[in-house]
Order: sequence, then structure tokens, then C-alpha cells
Amino acid sequence: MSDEPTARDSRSRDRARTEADILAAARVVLAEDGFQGFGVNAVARRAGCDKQLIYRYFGGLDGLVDAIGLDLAGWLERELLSEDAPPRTYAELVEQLVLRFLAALRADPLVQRIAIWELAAPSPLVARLAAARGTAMMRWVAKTRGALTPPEGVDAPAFNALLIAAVQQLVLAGAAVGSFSGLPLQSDADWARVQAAAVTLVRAVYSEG
Amino acid sequence: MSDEPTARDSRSRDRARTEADILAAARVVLAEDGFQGFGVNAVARRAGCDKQLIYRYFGGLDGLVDAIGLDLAGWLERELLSEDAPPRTYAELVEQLVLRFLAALRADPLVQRIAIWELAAPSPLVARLAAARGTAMMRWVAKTRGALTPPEGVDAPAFNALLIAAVQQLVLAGAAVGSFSGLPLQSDADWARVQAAAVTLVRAVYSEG
DNA sequence: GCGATTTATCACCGGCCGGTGACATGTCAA
DNA sequence: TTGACATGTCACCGGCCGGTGATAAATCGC
Repeated sequence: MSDEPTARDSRSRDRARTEADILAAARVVLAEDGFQGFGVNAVARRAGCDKQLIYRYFGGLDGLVDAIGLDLAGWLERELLSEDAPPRTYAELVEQLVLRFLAALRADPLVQRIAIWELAAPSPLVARLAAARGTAMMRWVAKTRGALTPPEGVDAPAFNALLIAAVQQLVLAGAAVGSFSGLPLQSDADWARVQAAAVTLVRAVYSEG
Repeated sequence: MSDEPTARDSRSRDRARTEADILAAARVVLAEDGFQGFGVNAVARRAGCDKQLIYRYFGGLDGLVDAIGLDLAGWLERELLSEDAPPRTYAELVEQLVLRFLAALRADPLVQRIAIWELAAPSPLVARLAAARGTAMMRWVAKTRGALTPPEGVDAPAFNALLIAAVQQLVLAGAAVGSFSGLPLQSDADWARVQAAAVTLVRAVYSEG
């Protein structure tokens, strides 16, 4: 929102520090204003330095986006991790995945903006960004799945995609307009309702065949 | 994509025709380029007339968007209508709703763009646009529901929102990048898979309690 | 035929954008 | 001390944007 440059003596002459400032500014701009406001000028203003440095140190916006993607790669995995009891059934596995994905996405405006970016302006650049999320989820599933397998005769990939898609759409809509299709998505109670419905769905599909 | 003005003798002096041209051009621009490319200059170029006319006849972009919203209000209702047998159970009702919403949204890039617009840049303007869709679905449900009611002890609004949200996210992702979370969303076979999964979900929740 | 009105076009403004070349200043090594 | 290099700033370019005032041309009422 505000464009006041963050405090930063303009003569720091510390490249590592400057790069970190630029990267942080880029994340803030993207998280706050979305991809529409994401540009060289905005990031430089936010970082309190000249935009030329973005070209010099990151090779332009593309390199900056890639840099964001790098430390974003581990985001989802970190978020999905927990010390809870490992799932004992496939239903529990999917249930944990859905609930944690909901919480993680809801808490991270940056990733929300990236997801919207992907929908609104698909490009190889942002595709690379979004790919990290997908592979992270895959790896998490592979790691915590153990020997768990979906029930026979069930199109698990389709169901899981449905569930994750529902969660993502609701989180994005909730952040943007506070409701979806008449369902309020603001208070924690609203989200508890969504969680309950999602859990019921998972169990209806996987637990009882 | 291309900016060549549509054939149109520049001296037609037919206000009704010109207004229709502008409105059509606006819909095309929005459907093709999304809200990012939606502006006075782009619409005027596409309509093959001067942008001043947009201000004169529609009062600027806002009025133009409202005009789009007007004839868009009946869109969903028209799409949802059909001569199929009326649903006999609540499960059938929701099943029809979900499947028809999927088909309608998939076939209409304009509405897809509006949905994305709502996520990326919420504003009273586009909210008015998107509200039409919501009320249209409400009215359709009220009209075809008859005496059907959801089973006891089921949070029907939450489940329905989940299902519609899943469909919407998958359609948007399919149009943008052709897949979601590893699930391909391009061929008709891909979508048949999604439909089957959605139907199974609906029945698991409503039919068998 | 003629003036008034409608319809449409054009030229222009300020502002922001991405991008680049020239320049200033601090740092460090020879 | 001096010269090369790293770091940072500034000024400028062309292009597109939304928005507006003046002007031309066709139509209509009289």
C-alpha cells in the first residue's frame, strides 16, 4: 500500500544486504498488491533503492521471481510437516493433507497471490513458480504415505484434486471477497464449518467404500 | 489478440449500432485478454471507434462493465435450464447443478475471466458483476428444488459451496494451465473423470446418509 | 436552404511503466 | 597515491494508459 521506502541508508554499499532487501521488498509487493502491481519500479521503491540494481543483481523481474520461487519451494513442505500421529489409513492421510493445506494457504497471502497469478496470467515464468507447490505436495504425500494406498476402484487422484481445488478456491475467494456462493468465509467459525464439511467428504469417499 | 478494428465504416452514424459494437468489443476484449487488458483504449480499438464514445454512451468503463453485467445476469439461468427430468431427490438436484455449472463455466471464457477478476482485483464494480451469477444460481435452485430438502443433520450450504468451488477452480486452472495438482484437465476424457468424481462425491454425501 | 443537434474523430495532456546509458562515490589493491 | 572495480544514483527514452477539449461531418427540424 504505502510506498515509503523502508529505512535504509542509501550508501550502505553492502551487496548481500541490498539483495536481501530487494528480495524482501519483492515478496511484500507481490503479497500486498498482487501481480498487477508487481514491477521493477514498485519493488525498487519498496526496497528503497534504484531499480537498476534489480537488473544488475537479479537480471530483471524474471530472475527476481525465480529467486522468490527458490525459497518458496520448501514452504509447503515446512507447512505440511507436524509432529501429529502419522496417518493410519488413506482417509486419514488425505484428511491431514486437506486440513493442513487449508491452514497453510489461508495463512500465506504471498502464495495466494501466486495462485491467482497463475490463473490470470499463465506464463512459463509463473508456471515455474507454481510448480514448486505441486512437487512439494507430491513429495510430502510420498513421504508420509508409507504403505497406505487408496481403496480399490476409487479414482483417488481425481478426488484429491477436487478436494484441494475446493479448498484453494474457497481460500482465495474468502481472502478476496469474504464469501463464496453465499457461504461466508471470514470468521474462524466459518472456516470450522468448511473444515467439517471437507473432513466429512474425505471420509465419505475413502473410509466407507 | 489482434487489434485490427472490426470492419465498420467509420461514419455509420447509428448510435444503437455503435453502442452494440462497443459492448460486443468489450466482451471480446475481456474474454480474450482478461481484466489486465480491459481498458478504454483496448475496447475502442477493438470496436473500431473512438474511445470518447465509450465515455459518452456508457459513462466510462464502469458503465460498460455494468452493461456487460446486465445481459450476463440471465446467462447462468439460461445455461442451467434444460428439459431433463426434474430431480426427484436432493442428491439429484445438486448433481444436476454441479454438472451443468461445470459445463456452462467451461464453455464460457468471459465468465471465467470475470471469476478470475473477482479473485485478483476485488472491487465494488466487479463484485456487482459477480453477484449476478450468485443470485442466478440461487434462483435456479429455488425454482427447480420444489419440495426437495437436504437430509437432516447435513450442512448442505457448506457442501454445495465446496462442490461448486472445486468445479470452478478446476475449470479456471484447466483453461489457464491445463491441469491442477497433477490432474490433467484438457481432453474430454479428463473432464469425464472429474464429472464422475464429482457425482460420486454428491451421492456419497446426500444419497446415502 | 439553413441553423441546431447528434454523432464521430482527432490532438493533446499528465502519469506511470520497463529499460538503459552516463555518472558519482565508496573500497581496495598495487 | 593512484587507478581499477564495486556499488549506488540519476536522468532520460519510447510507449501505453486514462481522460478531455476542440473540431469536423452528417442528420433533422424548420
